[in-house]
Amino acid sequence: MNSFGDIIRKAREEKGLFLRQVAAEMEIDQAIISKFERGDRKPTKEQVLKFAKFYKLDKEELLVAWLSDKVAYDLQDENLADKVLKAAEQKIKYKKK
Amino acid sequence: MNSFGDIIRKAREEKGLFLRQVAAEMEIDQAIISKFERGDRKPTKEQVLKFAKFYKLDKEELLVAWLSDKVAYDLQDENLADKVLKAAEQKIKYKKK
DNA sequence: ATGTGTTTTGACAAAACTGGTCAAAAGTAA
DNA sequence: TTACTTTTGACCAGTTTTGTCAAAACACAT
Repeated sequence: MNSFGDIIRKAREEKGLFLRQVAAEMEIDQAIISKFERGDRKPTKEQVLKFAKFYKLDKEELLVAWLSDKVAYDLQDENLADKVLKAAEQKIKYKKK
Repeated sequence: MNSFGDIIRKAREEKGLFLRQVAAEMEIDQAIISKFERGDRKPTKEQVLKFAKFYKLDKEELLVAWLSDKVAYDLQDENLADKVLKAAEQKIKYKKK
């Protein structure tokens, strides 16, 4: 289960790019990209999509990685995680209709 | 699937209390409690526990309601919700060990 | 309709949190 | 050491969240 950071780091390394280069092309400070890759900071949705486009990654997959990072982070020190996820699932289902 | 607000409103009504009274005893502004009950505002974890104690509700149940409200809210306009929840589950499992 | 009480709403300020910038520190390899 | 990349942390600005308050809306008697 890859996190957003893992995915974009791998993508960058596969293309043999330096942070500096990605930063210049994407117009995002390299410090921030470094933090994204390490999971220190959460990107915005727009940034996620920007990365998907830049690295030509599957948009949906990257969004799922990013959102699930966030959810997992919110629940990280809750031993109620299972129950919460099930309850959330119900609530989302209900909202849809 | 009850939300946090539903639960504490029901608890208050069952005890026949007014917002004013709860607010005074809990030392939380009644406007805020009103908003909690209506789901307009999200309480902090400390407040959730305070409500559990005050109304003598099951702590865990109330936390689950509150956290799942939050998760459902974050994912409300994502049609990837299912995938996200599954991915989050994996990530949490992984973190635990 | 008026009066008495409750609940909801919205404006406001203070505090907390985010997101970005930059430069220095740390790491890597020659 | 030198030359380079990556990571860290301090700082600022802008946004979001939180709490306070009073007025508006609501309910329901009389």
